[in-house]
Amino acid sequence: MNAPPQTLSQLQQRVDAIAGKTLGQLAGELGFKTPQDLLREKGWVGQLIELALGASAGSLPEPDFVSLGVELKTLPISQKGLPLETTFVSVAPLTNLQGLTFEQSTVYKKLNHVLWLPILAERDIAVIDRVIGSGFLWRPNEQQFAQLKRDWEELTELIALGKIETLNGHYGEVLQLRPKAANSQALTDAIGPQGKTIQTLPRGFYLKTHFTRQILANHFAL
DNA sequence: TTTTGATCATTT
DNA sequence: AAATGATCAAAA
Repeated sequence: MNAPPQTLSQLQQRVDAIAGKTLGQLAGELGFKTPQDLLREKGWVGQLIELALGASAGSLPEPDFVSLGVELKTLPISQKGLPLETTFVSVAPLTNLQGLTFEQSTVYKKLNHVLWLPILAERDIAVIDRVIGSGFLWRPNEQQFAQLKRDWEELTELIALGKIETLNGHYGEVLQLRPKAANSQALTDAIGPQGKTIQTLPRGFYLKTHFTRQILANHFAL
């Protein structure tokens, strides 16, 4: 079960095989101990699903399914099927941005082909009882691509102009920039107001929930 | 320290 | 309630 899937259909078969199971059941089968809550193990669900589907383990800067070029994203949803959280995409480069295009960006590379795996994850449901939903493969359509590109270009330009400190999660229609760090004291290099290097909080690109909500709606309406 | 995996918790 | 900001753990 943990060898990488060779084809997209084989990957889909594995996804279908775990749909409907609870996290507790799957964890038991794989020898994982289910935590009481995710307070200190926020990435636990993602790690569990990666192992179950045969994603290349580790924190390597590569797609989860290297040979297929597919990125796995678990997506916590409510009883109504709506996303409960924004979706982290990638760390935002804050320096050496000259000449970088959307098509070359980490955002595009990650989102070009995604396996969405919804998890019924209301906070009042114990982790062990949360149910795995029907995962599906997705690629951005023309409109989604355009929205992502527009936001990425706007945010990246502001970063390049040294306005990183003026940015917050409000910017962007579907893609936003927010802290992505161990804590609020973490620092990394960035471009300052006068074009000089400054130290600032590391940021990441996140998909807003209304964007992922549409992805789910488009898929399950069919 | 950075990249992987994200959710928690406070503010609006 | 939704949005924004803060935070946790493992691996390299």
